Amino acid sequence: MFRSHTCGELRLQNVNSQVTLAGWVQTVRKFGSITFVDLRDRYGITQLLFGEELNAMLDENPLGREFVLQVTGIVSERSNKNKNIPTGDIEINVESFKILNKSAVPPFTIQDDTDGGDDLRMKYRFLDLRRNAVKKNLELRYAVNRATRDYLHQQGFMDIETPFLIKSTPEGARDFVVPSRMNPGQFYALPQSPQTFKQLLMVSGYDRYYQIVKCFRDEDLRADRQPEFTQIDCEMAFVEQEDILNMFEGLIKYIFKAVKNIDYTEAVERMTWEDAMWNYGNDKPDIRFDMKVANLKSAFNKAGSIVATGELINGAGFGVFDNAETVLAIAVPGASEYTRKQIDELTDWVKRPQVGMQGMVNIKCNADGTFKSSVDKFFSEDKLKAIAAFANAKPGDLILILAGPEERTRKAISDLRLELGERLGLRKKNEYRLLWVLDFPLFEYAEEDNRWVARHHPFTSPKPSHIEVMINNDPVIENAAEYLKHPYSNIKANAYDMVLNGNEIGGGSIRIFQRELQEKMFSALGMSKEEALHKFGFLLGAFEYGAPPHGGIAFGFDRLCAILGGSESIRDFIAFPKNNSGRDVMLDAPATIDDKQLQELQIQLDLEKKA
RNA sequence: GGAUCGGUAGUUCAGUUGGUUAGAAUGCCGCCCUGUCACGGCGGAGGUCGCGGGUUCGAGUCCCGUCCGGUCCGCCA
Repeated sequence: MFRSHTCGELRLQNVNSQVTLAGWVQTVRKFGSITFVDLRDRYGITQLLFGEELNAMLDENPLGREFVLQVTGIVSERSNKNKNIPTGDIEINVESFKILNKSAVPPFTIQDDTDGGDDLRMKYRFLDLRRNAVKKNLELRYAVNRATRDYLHQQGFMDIETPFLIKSTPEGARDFVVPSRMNPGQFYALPQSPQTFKQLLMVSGYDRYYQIVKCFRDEDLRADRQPEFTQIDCEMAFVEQEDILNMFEGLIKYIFKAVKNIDYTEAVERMTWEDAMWNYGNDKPDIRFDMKVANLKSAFNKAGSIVATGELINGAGFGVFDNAETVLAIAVPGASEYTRKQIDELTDWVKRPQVGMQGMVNIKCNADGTFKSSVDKFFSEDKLKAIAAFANAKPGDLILILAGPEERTRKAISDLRLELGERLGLRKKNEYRLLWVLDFPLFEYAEEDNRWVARHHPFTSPKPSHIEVMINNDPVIENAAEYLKHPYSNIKANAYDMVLNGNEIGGGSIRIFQRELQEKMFSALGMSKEEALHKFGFLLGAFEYGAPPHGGIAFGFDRLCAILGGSESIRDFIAFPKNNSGRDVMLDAPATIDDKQLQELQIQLDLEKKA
């Protein structure tokens, strides 16, 4: 063995024992005839003391940062203790040492607050991984992994691996494809998720399946998106939606306890998709704070019908409101004292191209009960009061109003709500609020093809009460402009998303398990019978052999880890992540391959010339 | 595919209306230092200012193109 102990475990009780440590040189502090060296490994840092005799040998064999060093010496109590590290009471009085390997000077400092930029750290990821900050993230990831397996194992789930070389599917994200040498001209696809396999496992009777598994999607990336990412993928047979919700809020609560020691005892809140959209402008609302969105053009009542509230704002001669498709407001608590400068800054914020609003109207609800608005000219005090009441504003609040096209305005007010929540400190880091969003629409309208696409995926079952509507209506959209009037617009799915602090951490559905309904679904999505058979014949076939009712869910493992670790970026929680362009800058992948490899695959390149 | 911000020492950054020899911090190298732990002191080395072109007496600075990176929109069932 190269060592008797790790660099994190020696304490005062070990004083006077002889130990051997091995690790990396973190820092060297030289004082003429003595030298201190901090030796680091995965478990911690231990200070080494090179006394006068050893110090002379150091002059002949100088140490540099990140040298790999083995030392033998006596554990001694320090005269000057360091309270900042667990081993700070002791040091090793070195008797002998051996440089196991030298190191080039690293391109950035291996410290918690490194001086390296993202790009450089990715290129030298093996060095970045030595840093405590990154190591802690990977440890947290492993803790979440372990807790997940513990819980699911206790609940009788079985981890079953599914293949990575599978068949390309028409719906959903773009597939990564892999050419087959033995089948020239044919390609595998990497799975976007093990969706159909887990359903087949249900047909096979493995009624509780799970996998912590890589998934691949060839789409453009973001800070929180990777081309390959990990899901906690689960499926259960003989369950209804309620069973799934209970089982998997149990999982998340178990993870909270195991990883963060948080007792999440309260019930997980539930909200329909429609309520989420109406009240938060967003299908994954952050419910840590209120600030609900008020719709000044039309309002929603619980009976499900839309009632006009246009009288609040219409006809005042303010064209911006009169002509807008949608007018949405939020009441910002305690912000009535915002200065002109602060409001202008917020206005600029919503006018940024990413948000894309033309402007922003404000109403100050002063503490004394009076109102002051940027549109005083058009609205009387009484009208402002009525708007304030409708927007649930209290004296001292600031109402912000955005007007414009439905979708963009809704997204903008939602973004503005989150931004203000952030600025007002309402999105507390250590507060966790779980939410189920339920009753998603089954279909979405795809303008470019004038057809329906599955909002979740094509295997999602409609609500039982909506199955008739789906079967008895022709999916063809005669009048594209009025697609909302098509019966399919109102079909709700047996689908659910789990939302944590405004992040979608998981989603799933009860699946279709009857061949006829699945065929109807494929045809509703514009797939011909032949195409459906070609792409999904195996699944339709399986449904003929006693498929049980089943459903499942998948959690975004990377994102869940990032949220629990208090980070925005999932890259920090992946040992070897890719950059924004999908490149591995350490390997420099993807890369060209040899002509010989191409010949074996019988593939010829026909690259577009760059202008 | 689009928008936007950035690229200057090993690293993180500053660099004025375009004007002398492009700076700081940190890291690195050398010397000094027996209690440091962000050690300290003194000294030193280190730059194709991403690349190409243009404007100008003169470009790190202005213009055009291009490459690379960040963020966002589209996209991501």
